[in-house]
Amino acid sequence: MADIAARVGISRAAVSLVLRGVGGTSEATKQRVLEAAAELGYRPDSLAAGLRRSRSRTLGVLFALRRPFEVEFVEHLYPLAGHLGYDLLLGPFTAGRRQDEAVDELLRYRCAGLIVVGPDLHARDLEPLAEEVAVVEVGRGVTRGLVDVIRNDDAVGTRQAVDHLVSLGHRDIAYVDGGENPGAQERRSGYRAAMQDHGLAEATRVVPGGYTEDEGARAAHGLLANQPPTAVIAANDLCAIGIIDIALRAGLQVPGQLSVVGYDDSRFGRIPGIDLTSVRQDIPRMAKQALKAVVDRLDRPTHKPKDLVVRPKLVVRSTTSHPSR
Amino acid sequence: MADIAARVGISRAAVSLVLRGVGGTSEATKQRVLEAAAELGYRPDSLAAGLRRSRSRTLGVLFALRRPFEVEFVEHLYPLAGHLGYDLLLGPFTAGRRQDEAVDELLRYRCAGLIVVGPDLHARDLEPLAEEVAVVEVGRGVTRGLVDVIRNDDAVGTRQAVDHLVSLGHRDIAYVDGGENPGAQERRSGYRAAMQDHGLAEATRVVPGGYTEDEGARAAHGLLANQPPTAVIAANDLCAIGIIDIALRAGLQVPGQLSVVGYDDSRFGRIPGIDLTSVRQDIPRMAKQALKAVVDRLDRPTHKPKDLVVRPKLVVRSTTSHPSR
DNA sequence: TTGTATGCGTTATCAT
DNA sequence: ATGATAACGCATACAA
Repeated sequence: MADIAARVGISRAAVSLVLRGVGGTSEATKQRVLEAAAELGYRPDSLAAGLRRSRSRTLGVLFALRRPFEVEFVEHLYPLAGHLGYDLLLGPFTAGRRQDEAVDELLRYRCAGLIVVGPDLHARDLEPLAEEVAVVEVGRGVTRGLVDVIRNDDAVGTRQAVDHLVSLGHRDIAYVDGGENPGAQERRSGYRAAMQDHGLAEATRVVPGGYTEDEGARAAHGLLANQPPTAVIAANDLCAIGIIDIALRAGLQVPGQLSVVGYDDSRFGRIPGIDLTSVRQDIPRMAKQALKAVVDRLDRPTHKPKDLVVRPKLVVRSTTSHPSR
Repeated sequence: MADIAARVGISRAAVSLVLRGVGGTSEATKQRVLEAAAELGYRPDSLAAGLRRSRSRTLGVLFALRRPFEVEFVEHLYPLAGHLGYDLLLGPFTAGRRQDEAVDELLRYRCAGLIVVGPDLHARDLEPLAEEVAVVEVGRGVTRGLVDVIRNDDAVGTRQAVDHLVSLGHRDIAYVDGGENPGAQERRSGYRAAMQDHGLAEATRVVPGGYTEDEGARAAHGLLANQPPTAVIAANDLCAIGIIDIALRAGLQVPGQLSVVGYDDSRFGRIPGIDLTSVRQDIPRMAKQALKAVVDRLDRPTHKPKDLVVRPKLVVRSTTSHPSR
């Protein structure tokens, strides 16, 4: 930047004004600065800029690199953040990287806010963070401290799945659970409540599973071994895919002999050969709201935390049909 | 940091020495500094640190968030980079984010080096970058300028697939192509050459496809419509999964009536119900070498670029068997 | 072993 | 409308 100033013959401050696009400069110098910048191949230094205004224009994103929903969420975040003038700093947690390490790194880079997409972190870990930075949690609804929450109404989602299957004539509807994963608890209780409301409390069956294909496949083995249900709702899409694979291998027709519903409507469910009936979370809307929540909190740090619940929507495809019996 | 210095009653420089773990301080002050740091909840400021030593300890990673191979590669990068004392700055490109935007952002954060995992970028775009930062390219082998290259021997991979199928008795082996994707060209020519070497030039059949399940599924439709082959090699795992789905839906048994080989040995191929025979790229090794290459180049910026080729390995699972006829 | 002084590239404050 | 100057938090060279 000093180079540009020297070349044009003005102060560095003036150059800064032009480059930031704030007013206060004459049109003539503005043009000359822009020209010089292009010629010199100038590239702004986000480090220095962030250092100066202690409140950096960077948002940290915590998520699991392996969960399709979270990845899709992040994808939607990018254009929105860019539009608001924020950079995104990704803090993925994976097998080789603990979550607190990820948080630590983001904080070292002085993120202004934190978007926690995969809240495996317990509320008690998140709460103290909220005093340093703006924190918004996506998925799990533990409103405590100053943490904003954007979440999908998981219970309604599985209820929609049950309603759909019941309307097709199913009664023997099993549920493959998601264990401790984000949202899994609510999905399970939504299933339970819906079954009860339909007078199917007796037919309620919850099988331990998970959010991965592996766990879905394992659950399917047990489920199909004796007295297989006519329909199964999976904790998420990957789990559903694992179930379908096992079912097909076992010679069961899907949906002829077994209807399957997933959750998330992720890209894997949309594979033509799978074409999974699934509960869709409104990711674009949630991403937008999450961003809005962080930015709002940056403006008013002590504002009352919001808890926004977004309604999911069942997308019927070709893994569900009338039961054969 | 100033707070710690004030509290302990020494200079900020001394605190810096302790915190960085370089010698030059007495054990007594060291303890007192560490204590004070913990009490005050001190967190180093990577921005400021990076600004000071212009050569930041940050490596940028360019990759496609949707390609399993690249994501797995990134996962392996984390523990290795951490061990070398580098932070990773992720520059994913997705639907809502062009590649040059991603590059630009990484450069604005003054990354010391760039690891380009998904080299969709053309060599002519990469080359000028290499004069500013250390660049290592993973996947595509276009050694030009000062760009180091770590790549898998794609041609050998598809050759291994062909060899395997031929040894099982297959002769009618088709190939579903990966188009313009990284490595696709080499995989295709490896297939072609291997077929020729086995005297199967006549049976060579390349069908346009891609790196996604969708493209695999579309290719399968055309492929299975008339005169289906007894075996098919897919450009990558996702593509293979798309093919398998269509084949199963069409009533074909896999591998009974159609053997399928994928590429990458990604987690989707390892789904129990899929259990895909696939060509494995040695990701841990490649990740290690890529990191080594960047670090080496940071030490000797003008050193002759290296071009390291890693040998892949066929992993035989249950989607390949003897042909039925 | 410890402290002092200076600079990294930018932005914000104040004065012109 | 524009410019000089200080400050952001840390690392480094050098002096003590």
